Amino acid sequence: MLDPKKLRQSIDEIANNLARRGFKFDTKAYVNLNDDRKKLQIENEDLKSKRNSISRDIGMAKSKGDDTGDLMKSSEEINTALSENESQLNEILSKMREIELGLPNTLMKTVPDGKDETSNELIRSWGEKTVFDFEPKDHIELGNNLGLLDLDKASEISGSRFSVLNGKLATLQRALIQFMLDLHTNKHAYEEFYVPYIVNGQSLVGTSQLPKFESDLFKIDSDKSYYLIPTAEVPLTNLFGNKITDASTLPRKLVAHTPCFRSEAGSYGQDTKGLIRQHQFEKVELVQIATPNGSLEALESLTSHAENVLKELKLPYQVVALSSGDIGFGSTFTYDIEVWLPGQKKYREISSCSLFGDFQARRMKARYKDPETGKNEFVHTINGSGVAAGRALVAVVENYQQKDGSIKIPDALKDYMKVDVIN
RNA sequence: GGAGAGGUGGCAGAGCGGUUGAAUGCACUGGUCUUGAAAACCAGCAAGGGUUUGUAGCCCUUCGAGGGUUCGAAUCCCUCCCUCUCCGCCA
Repeated sequence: MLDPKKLRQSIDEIANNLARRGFKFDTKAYVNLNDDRKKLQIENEDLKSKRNSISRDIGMAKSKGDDTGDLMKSSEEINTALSENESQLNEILSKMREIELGLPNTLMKTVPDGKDETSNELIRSWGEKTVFDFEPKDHIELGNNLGLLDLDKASEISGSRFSVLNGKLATLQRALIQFMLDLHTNKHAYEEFYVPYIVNGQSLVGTSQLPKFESDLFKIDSDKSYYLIPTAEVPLTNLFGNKITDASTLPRKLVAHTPCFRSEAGSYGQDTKGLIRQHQFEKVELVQIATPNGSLEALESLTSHAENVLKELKLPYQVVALSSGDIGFGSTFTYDIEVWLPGQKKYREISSCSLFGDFQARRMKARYKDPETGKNEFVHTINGSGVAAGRALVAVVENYQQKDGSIKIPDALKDYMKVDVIN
């Protein structure tokens, strides 16, 4: 959510910024609502103030044994006016809130302008695209040939976009997760968390998946409004919601492995085959909670931590800054890390590292006390995959394949796998 | 699933339906004292919002959430959520 004060003071500036995303903000409608709100609210508080003072007078009169009939009468008149006022005011407030929750975050100046992903800006690349002296296969063919991947059975058991891994391929995914968690906790000083995989709607409003993107989520059919998490970002970030965090503990660095569940509505036809786009996938998620001054640095460090996973695995990748047309709703700046996939002969997203500024914090009331001013301020939130385990599995399988269809194990995973090759 | 207890400020913990935004203690901040520290003593110390040039003043809201009763609700009633204890079941 954007700062409502800024929204009022510099609405045109904000509208122009949001226009870079291609978002049309009907500022006139909002300004009109706010004008009405102002009028009604002043009237509302004025009425309440009068009623409060009359009630106080009644209290005093009663203690003296005086007659209170007239006072009560005028108080009742105020109440009649008040209830009319309140129904109008509440209607306006809820309209305004609906608009405010639907406004995306403003973009940093450094976000490259553009309509879509073709305008993303290449920041850096690492490693050379893997060279083969044979025609490399994709992970589906490799997995099938090894008898370790069964997408047909998965779709029979559940439906499309699910997978069954077995044997050493299942172990490889577990090894990747274990390796990533160890790297982040031991070398990058993150604290590991185990968190719920099911969250309530309020938490999703906090991290800004709701109310706008409900169709991307799996909702659980029960009397409570429960959802499967689309990313561990939701429970991890909400750990800081509705409380005032001690400033001396910032920045906080959190990591968790969780499965992630996404409905992938609207992605029909994209990545329909294989493990790239699944309804359920494993991910190691990095979250940092920082002060406003520290948040840019936090984004850079978090991104480098995600990159280190790929460096250790010796997987070639590039880092791009998402353009104004490709960046997510709540993000003010995003780096995508894209890993080289020989099977597709493309770089594909394996991590997305975003700075949200106070956008999420404001929604979930995640605050800290600024020791300088003594005032409560919103924290800044940063998160990124470190990295998506399902896609890392694809990357390892495709980049480490050998002519005979076997898969070499990256050095970094050998201790976890206990074997040097999958065949 | 059955029975009971409870949700109040950063924490602990009071609170007859009427100047209670809320006693008290701890924590915190400032001061006095001290060579310094501790102790003691004094003072301050919730948040959000509106108005405003204003970190001044004034006003509104907030005692788990939402409704209701009332001129007036932290206090009474209803619904929901959560926590705790005991019993049952269970990975």
